[in-house]
Amino acid sequence: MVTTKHSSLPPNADLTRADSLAREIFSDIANKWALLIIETIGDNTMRFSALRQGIDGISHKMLTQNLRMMERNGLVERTVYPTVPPRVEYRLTDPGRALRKTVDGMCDWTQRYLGDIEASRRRFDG
Amino acid sequence: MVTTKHSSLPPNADLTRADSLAREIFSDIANKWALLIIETIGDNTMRFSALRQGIDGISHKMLTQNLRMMERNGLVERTVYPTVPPRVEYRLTDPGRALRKTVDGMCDWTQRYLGDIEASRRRFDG
DNA sequence: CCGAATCCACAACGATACTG
DNA sequence: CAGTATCGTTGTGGATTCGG
Repeated sequence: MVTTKHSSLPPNADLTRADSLAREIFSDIANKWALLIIETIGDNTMRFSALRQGIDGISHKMLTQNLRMMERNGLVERTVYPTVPPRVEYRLTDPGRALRKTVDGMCDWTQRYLGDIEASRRRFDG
Repeated sequence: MVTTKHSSLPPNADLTRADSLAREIFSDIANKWALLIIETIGDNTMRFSALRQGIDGISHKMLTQNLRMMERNGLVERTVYPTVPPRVEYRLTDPGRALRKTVDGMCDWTQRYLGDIEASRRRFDG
């Protein structure tokens, strides 16, 4: 799905395949850790440990897991410097930077509507 | 967090509170079901059953749960018509429509980079 | 320092049944 | 039709450990 327009019938095999792929990708990135990682890397080149420091509450496991996923999807580029101890740096790829723009929009939205949301919550909870 | 710029030290109690609230909201909406619901409602006014039909793979429970959360945060407006059987309609609020714009961006992004991502995956998996 | 694997606690989720 | 509650299962995610 993900596409805004409704699929025209009858279903075409190729379209449904592209659709399910789109859904898969969408499910991959529509999770808070992935989006926070994108925001945190931003224009920087960051080490694993720096990312872990920069993203409050993320566990070692979640960070590696999401970074792998994002590398697989071509959102981040992973550079290993074979020193000892090893040094691994992450930066956004071109698609990653493009996605970042929309994530920035979500962050702006959060800031913009913070007050409204807080008020709405109070109304709802009361 | 969520804010792009780094917090300046020393930490201010109000800022950290706003920050943790932002994180909470961000965590609420940065999930695939919420985003898919927003996309599916779009400019329409939709009944619960229509939403369920329109969002492939969502369960009754997940749909209600997310709709409640979104109503609480003021993203959707819920209208109950006390007929029998009951009729409940959902539509996006103003903040909801604003958020929708950025979600649209994510969907566009997915379509735009579908091929690149597929290629990246093949490279990674091989 | 970074990553993978193991263990397991607990939350998320689907299915089902019941209410207005 | 829409919503809530309960239950059983799955699976997510944290803690820990080991390896390069």
